[in-house]
Parts: sequence; structure tokens; C-alpha cells
Amino acid sequence: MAGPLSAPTEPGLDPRVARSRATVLRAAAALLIEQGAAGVTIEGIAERSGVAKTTIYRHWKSRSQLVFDAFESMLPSMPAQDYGPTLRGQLCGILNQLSRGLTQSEWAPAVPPLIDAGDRDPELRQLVQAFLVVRMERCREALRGAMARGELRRDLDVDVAIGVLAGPVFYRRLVSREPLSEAFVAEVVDQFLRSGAP
Amino acid sequence: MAGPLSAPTEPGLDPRVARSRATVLRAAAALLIEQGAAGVTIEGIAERSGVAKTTIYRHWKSRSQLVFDAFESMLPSMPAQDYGPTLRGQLCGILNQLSRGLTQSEWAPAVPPLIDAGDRDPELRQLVQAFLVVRMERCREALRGAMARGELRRDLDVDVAIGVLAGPVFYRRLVSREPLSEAFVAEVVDQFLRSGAP
Amino acid sequence: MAGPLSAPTEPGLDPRVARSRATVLRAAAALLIEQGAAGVTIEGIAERSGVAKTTIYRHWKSRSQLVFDAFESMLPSMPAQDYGPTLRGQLCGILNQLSRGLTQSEWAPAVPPLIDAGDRDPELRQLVQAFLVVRMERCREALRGAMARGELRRDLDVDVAIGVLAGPVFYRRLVSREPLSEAFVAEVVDQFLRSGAP
Amino acid sequence: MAGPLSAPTEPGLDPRVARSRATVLRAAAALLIEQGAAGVTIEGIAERSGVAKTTIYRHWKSRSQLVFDAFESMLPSMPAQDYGPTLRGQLCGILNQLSRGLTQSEWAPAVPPLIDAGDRDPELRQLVQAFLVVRMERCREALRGAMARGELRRDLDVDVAIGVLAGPVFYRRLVSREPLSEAFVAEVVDQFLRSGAP
DNA sequence: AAGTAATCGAGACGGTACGTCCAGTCTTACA
DNA sequence: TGTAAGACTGGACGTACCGTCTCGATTACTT
Repeated sequence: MAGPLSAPTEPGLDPRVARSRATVLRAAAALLIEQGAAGVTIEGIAERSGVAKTTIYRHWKSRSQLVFDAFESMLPSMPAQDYGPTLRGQLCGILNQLSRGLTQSEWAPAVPPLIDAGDRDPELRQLVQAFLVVRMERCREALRGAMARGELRRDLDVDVAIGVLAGPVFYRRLVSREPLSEAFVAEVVDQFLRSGAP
Repeated sequence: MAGPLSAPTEPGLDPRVARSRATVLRAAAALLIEQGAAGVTIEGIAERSGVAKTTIYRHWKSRSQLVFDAFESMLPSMPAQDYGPTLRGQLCGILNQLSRGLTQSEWAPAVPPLIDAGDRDPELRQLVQAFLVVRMERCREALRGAMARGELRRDLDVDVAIGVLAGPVFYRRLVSREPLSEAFVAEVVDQFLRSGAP
Repeated sequence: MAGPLSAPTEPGLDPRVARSRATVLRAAAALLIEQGAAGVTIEGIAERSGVAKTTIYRHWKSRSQLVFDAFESMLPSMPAQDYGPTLRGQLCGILNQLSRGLTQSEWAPAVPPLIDAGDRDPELRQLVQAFLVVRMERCREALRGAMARGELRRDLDVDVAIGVLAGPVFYRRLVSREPLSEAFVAEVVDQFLRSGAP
Repeated sequence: MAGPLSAPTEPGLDPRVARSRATVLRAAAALLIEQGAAGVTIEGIAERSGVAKTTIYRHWKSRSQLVFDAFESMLPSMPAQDYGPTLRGQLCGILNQLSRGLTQSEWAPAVPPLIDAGDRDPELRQLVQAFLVVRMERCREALRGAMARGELRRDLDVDVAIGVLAGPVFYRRLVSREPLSEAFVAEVVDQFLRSGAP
């Protein structure tokens, strides 16, 4: 279950296994996009991919695992976009990318099921959390940089800050389902900056 | 805040219907607590409650409806607790209650499935939203009161503010799964107050 | 359950009852014609006729009863057709009418279900038998007349004869499902006459 | 006459399939005998046989198919009894066996429902017809033999003859429900022979 | 003409069976 | 030996009718 993003072709791996995994993930991703997360059925994937159910169960312990892998496989390769030198610009950039990802990306429909599944499956929970940590690393860096530069209070709790910044975005996406505009993101960031001023 | 339990006997309602509804909701709620939302099966409810499947389908068009109703029926009746006169105390009280509800209440495990289901089922989505609006009314009132008293900037967008306040709580519960302490809530509220000062 | 053909309006009968019975029978007959016997559902009749299920069950003990009544209600009033003076003409006439009824009439599709139901429901069995006796009375008369005139052997068992005559017609309709032509009827009658000559 | 039981192990057949089919048919036959054809429920068969409903539906498209197969599976293997050299003896033997089968055999109660079902289900109708053709083959042979020997008229229509012979038996069983004695069979055969003499 | 009683519609109720979908396991046959 | 094919048990789905059962709301008959 090693992260498929780390190396597309792991060295000592049976090429048939690699082929099966890839075919299945492609089919799962396609179904995820076309029919939403509810349409991602083992049965359906097997039929669509031509890979036998047996093989699928050999490689993934649970449906959630598979969904997660499919989800991860369809993430863009993160071009390490440059959001400029100012903290405000960086935070807005990161949160806007997040909010676009949560609402408009191909993998957007996979988010709620993953969150649900993560509530019960500890292993999957860890995967999701790890994934998130990576995603939020840039945010963390930006915050630490600003603290170092004296643009933010020195005693700021970075983890709290990330919650305060990303929380409202997830809230609108998952809970209140209000629109997620750039103006909203800007307002969240501005409130944060005002409160975080040294 | 008028929960559905406040009026246990609607006037012009067939008593059989009332009885069936109550029995089913009780069983559904029990299953929700015991087995999580995935365990809330029509079949299971029917068996457990003694109410026939037919009858259940007569009263609820979809499983989601039933799950939501069961969820709602198990919410406490909200004794309109007094959180004191200060805005800070009110916001902390409300958010602490929210975070306790999301993590420790008996209906806590039902939240992620509801959010997931709401992403596909528009009807359920509306129900959840409506529910949320009602729940957040107290928060809204507190904010408006403070604005009127001049404790907050006059140009504050209340909906954004609610996202900024509740967002981090949901974020920790659903996404990052970091602990939801009173300290965290206090920090979120304090940041908000600092940024919202007139 | 008095034969509905005997008197369309029984004297001491609540007109509401009469109305319900008639409405139900009309709907049942219509369904019988349109959808075959399998389509004759209590539920369906209730919906179509506007008569409540309760009322239907009040008047008929079983579905078979109802089907039989509907079947009987749609039989033509038997114009006592004249088949001429010869035994051959009479028998051919009677059997041809029977075979047309069994294959082309409106009530034709009701026959197999009635036969099936009669195998289990003794009451219905009796009704069907009684009905059949009436139908075959003319045949019996024709045979007795011919015996009296010396056209048939004196020792002929009339009941056997009726079986020998009607049997092949029912056999083709119910069992072998070969076509039921007038030629076939004529051949059956001719064989019978040859064998029954004094 | 080759029953489906004669070859219990078709060559290229998955043994699991063979096992399932056999188990299901055994249960279906048992239910057919015990409760009549109306008691042959997919659900009931599944429960009784331990074979899953899914599996049953995999092997039989319709309930009728299954009922028919079960019916066929319970027919005796026809030991090709010898009815002697005379046409009369042969016909009496065949018809007596038929009438015993229709009234006393364990599959006797299954006959009316099959006839009813055959009226709607064309596929089942064909099955029943095919079955009948096979069963009547001996009768057909006897008639042809007699015609060849000059004991019957050369211009006899064999299909009509079969109707004339078997019809009365079915008639008594299904329609008039008069007793089916050997005397009746003998009388039917004698009438036939008298009329068919060259 | 009013009052009583039969009859009605409406439809809720507990049930049984339907035929379908999917899950997850296990067996067979093929490379 | 691993894979594709697919049969297997099992659980739940949502639907159709069943036959029973309260309910008022009309009727019809009776006084």
C-alpha cells in the first residue's frame, strides 16, 4: 500500500501487478468522476477495467483504500506554484487553490466519502491525515516565514492558525455549503492577519 | 430551535402513524448510536422495531430522510443555556457546546455520514442546512448584539464570521482530527475578537 | 354469492351493496380482458373501480371467488341457438361454440386460472362444475334425444360420451395447444357417431 | 424420453453449478409435493436448500422455468413397460398410466398450475408441449403400428386420435372432476377402436 | 324527520415474496 | 504461481399485493 505517488514504477514489482493496479485505479478514477463516489463499486470497477474482483481484493483491503488511492492518483502533480513574497498573497493563493480543489476539481466528489470513511477506518484516517500534512506544509512554511520576519506574533500556534485558515473553507464546502468565492477567502485571510499582527 | 420532539402529538394525526413514526425513530436512533450510520438499515430498523418495512417506506421516502430524522430526534432539547453577558463568554459557550456535541455526544458518529450523504442527496443537503441555520441562530444573535453594542465592527459579515468561528471546530473534528480542547476554542474566539474589534 | 345472472337486481338488497358488487365485477372483468387473469389483483380492482379493498373483501371471500364471478358476469346470455334437427349438426354446433368460447371469447383467458384454482378450492370447484353442467345440458339433451330416436346405442353412457366429445376440445385448448378448427370438431363428432351407432 | 436426470454429470460443467442445480431442484420438488405449485417460492427454495437466491436466479430466468424443471425432475424414469401385443391393451395401458399419473402421482398437484402458467408464459408453454410430445410418442407408435397392420383405418389423423384418446382423461381430471376409473379408460378406448375400424 | 345502523372510502398496518445489486469469499482453469 | 473468470453465500434494497384492522363520512332503513 505504498503511496503510488512516490514512484510510478517500483523496482522489484511484478509487472503484472503494476499493470493491474494501474488499470484498476484508472477505472476507479473514471467512475469517481462520472458517477461520484457512490458509483465506485468493486463490481463496477472489475467490469469496467476487465480486472477480476479477486485481483482487486488482493491489492486493496477495503473500498475506502481503493477510493483513496484513486483519489490520490488523480491529484495534479503540484507544480509548486509561486504565490509571491507577501504573506497575504501566499495564504490567499494556498486557500484559493484548496477551495478550488474542494469544489471544482475532479477529485472533489471523493472528499466527503473519504472524510466519512476516515471516521471509522483508522488506517485510512492516517493516510488522509498524512496527505493533509503534506498539503498544508506550504501553509505552515509561509506562516513560519512570516513569524520569522516579524510579520506575525511570535507566540502564534501554527496548528491553530492552520485550523483558523483552512477551517472556514472546509466548513463552507462540507457543512454550510455556501459559495466559496475568492472574496470569502480574502476576508478569512484578512481577519487572520489582523488578529495575528504582532 | 423548536425541535421535532417539542410537539410529540400533532393534532390531526392518525395516532397509529404517530406511534409508528416514534417507534421507528427510536429504533433508528439506537442503531445509529450502536453501529454508526452505515448500520441504519431499513431492514434492521424493521426487525428491531417490529414495524413493517412497508410502513417505514410509507413514511420516509428515502433512507437519508429517515437517518436525518433519527439524528434530529436524538438531539437534546437545547435548554437555552445562559452563557453570560460578554460576547467572548457567549461565543466560547456556543463553540464548546458545538465541539462537545461533535465529539462526545451520542449523535457524534452520525455527523460524517450525514455530511457525506448530503453531498449526493440534495434533499438531505437542504435538511442539514436548515438544521444548521437554526442551530447557529444563537451565534448570529450574539454577533448582532455585539455589533449593536459597538463591540464589533459594524461592517462585519455575519455569515463569514460564523464560518470563521465554527469552521475551525469542524476542521479539527472532520479533517485534521486534532483534539478539540476548550483552549483551542478560546484561542479561536480570541483571534476572532482581536480581528473584529472596531 | 347467488348467481348474478339470475336477477340483476335482487329485491331485498341494499342498493349500495348492489352498486359496489356491480362496479367491482365490471372492473375485474375489464382487468381480466386487458391483462389476463394474472392482472386481476384486489389492489388493482380497488384502484380502478374506486371501491375500497375493505368493501371487496366484505363481498368476496377469496380472489378465486371474485374471478369466477367476474368470469360468469361476462358470459353472453346464451341465446339458445338452434343447431338444426340432426344429431351431427347439434353436436358440431355445441362443440364449435365451446371451442370458440375457449379460445376467442373475452373470458377465454379466465379458464386456465379457474381450473387451477378449482383444484384447491373446493367451493370454487363446485361452482365451476355446476357451471359446466348447465353448459353441457344441451349436449346431454341432444344425446338423449338421439338415443330415444334410435340414432345412438341405447346402452351409451352419456357422461362418458360428453367426456369423449368435449375432452378433445379442452385437450387442445389446455394441453397440446394445437389449433382448434371446425374440421377438428367435425372429425371428433364423426368418430363419436361412428362408434356410437346402434 | 431422455429425462434430464439421465445424465447427472454433463461433461464440461462446473461441478459447483451441477451441485447447486441439483440441490435447488430437490428442494423445489419437495416444496411442490408438500405445498403445491403455489408453495414453490424462490425465497422458500433458497431457505430450504441453503442455496442463495442469487444463485437460483443465475440458473433460472423465471419461476416457471424452475417449477417446470422441478416437475420434470420428479417424473419417474419410465421403465418402458410392456403393454402386450394388442392395440387395445397398449392404449389402455398408456391411458391408465396417464390417468394414474394425473391423479395419484406425487406430481399430480403440479399439473393444473403448470397448465395455468403455460397460458401466459410462452416459454413454459413450449416446454410443456415438448414434454407432452415425448410422453405421447409411445401412443403415436402404437397407433402407427396398428395402422400398418391394418387394424386401423389408413386415413386416420394421428394427432386427432391422440386428442380423442387423451382428451377425455384430461377432461375428467381438470374439468368435470369425475372419477378416472379403468372402466372409463376402457370405454374410451373401445369407442375409439369401434370408430377407427377400417 | 330524526335516529340508528349498515355500508362505505380511505388507508395504515404486519407480512411474504419479488427480482436486483453489491459485498466479500472461494473454486476452477488458464498462462 | 498468479491471474482472469465467475460461482458462491449473504444482506439489503425498494416494490407489489396480501388480508386485517381502525377510522370517520355517507347513505339507507326504521321508528
